[in-house]
Amino acid sequence: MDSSKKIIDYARRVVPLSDEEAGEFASAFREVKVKKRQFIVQPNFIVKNRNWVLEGAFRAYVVDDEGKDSTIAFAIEDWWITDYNSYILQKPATMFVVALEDSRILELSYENEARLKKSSHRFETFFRVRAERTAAFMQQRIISNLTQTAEERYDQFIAQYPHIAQRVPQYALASYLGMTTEFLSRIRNRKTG
Amino acid sequence: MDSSKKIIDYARRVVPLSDEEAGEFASAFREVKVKKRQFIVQPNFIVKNRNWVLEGAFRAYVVDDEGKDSTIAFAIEDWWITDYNSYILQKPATMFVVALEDSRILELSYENEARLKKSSHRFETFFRVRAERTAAFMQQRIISNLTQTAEERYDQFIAQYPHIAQRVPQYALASYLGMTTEFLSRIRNRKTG
DNA sequence: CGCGACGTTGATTTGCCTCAACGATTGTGG
DNA sequence: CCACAATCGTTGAGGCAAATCAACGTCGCG
Repeated sequence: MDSSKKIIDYARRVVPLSDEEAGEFASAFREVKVKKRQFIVQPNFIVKNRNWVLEGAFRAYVVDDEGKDSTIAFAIEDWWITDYNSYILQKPATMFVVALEDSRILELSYENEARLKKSSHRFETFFRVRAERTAAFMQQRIISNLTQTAEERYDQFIAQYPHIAQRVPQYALASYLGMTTEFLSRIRNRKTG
Repeated sequence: MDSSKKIIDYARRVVPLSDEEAGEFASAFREVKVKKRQFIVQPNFIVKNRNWVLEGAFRAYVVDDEGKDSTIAFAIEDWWITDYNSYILQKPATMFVVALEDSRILELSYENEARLKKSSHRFETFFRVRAERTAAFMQQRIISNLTQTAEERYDQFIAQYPHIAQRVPQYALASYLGMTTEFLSRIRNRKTG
């Protein structure tokens, strides 16, 4: 199957895998179609899957008591998305994850992931590397939030992820960057003006 | 040695280890004394160690072009500290890590960590779990930065880490929470007033 | 004892938010 | 396939949370 080939290629960019291992790895995933506006994670439920995007785009966000919406993560092709805290610690989710476009994902269930990790040192390494890179990425974001102004964060995002900026609605980008959509609109205006 | 026993106990709270494995694990670390105000990480150098605090307290921070100081992490007994990005990706550091008190740490070098990870599935698991928890922790902080006001972040910190709040200078806590020391002072006043 | 680091307090400023109103798209049901 | 509603981005006016600037008291340390 074509999607198996893709996730295997992806995994082999992290760890070497024999054909047998590659088969075991790929068969732990399940392909699922997700329509635009459909949710794959909702608050209060324990998240069962980690999801790898084959095609499409997603947004993870939280909504606080006052109804304020904050985007925690985006994902497009080749990225993972889930409520990380809920999935890893197997406790109730606080986030929504919604499809921004008609999408296809590969789901990896918590149980299957646990089985993979147990079954081979190589798979364990794969998930270790993933977690390390996730943590490194998040640390960068924390630093950026602490040290930069709204406009600087916007500029940096555009420079780093121009393809994502074009693909997600502006209110989602604004709330990812920790500002209102009105303010992001003004920033963009300053540039062209 | 006493410090070996401590890190072994710590590791065993994450993964089961035979006595032999425990010995191998502990011998990858090196005990070092660090005086107050001494740096264990400085910008532009590639970070060689991950550090586990036996005794004392540390602060990791960045300084931007305008000289603004932002605290990225604290560590006291039983915690790890380093410039995570620099260590994991083996690229030049952007942070300082300084001792807030006379301290003792166990250093784990990048090479020794790599050797441990390679030598046994169990050790690999240990570091995988560490990385996962680090990422989960950081995600919480990102959410907190996006959704809470300065005062709410302060209240939450006091509730979660009262012992740390008492032990670090106020300017360090303020810059960890993303506010000025003047503003933190005013917040504390509001409480007692 | 004197100096420098730290915390406090007051006055002023500002980056960003809130509220409101209005076009432009997009989506949807008849 | 059109009409109407809903969603999305923009613009303006006004407001607030938190920063900045400045001055001062205090404490720990050399």
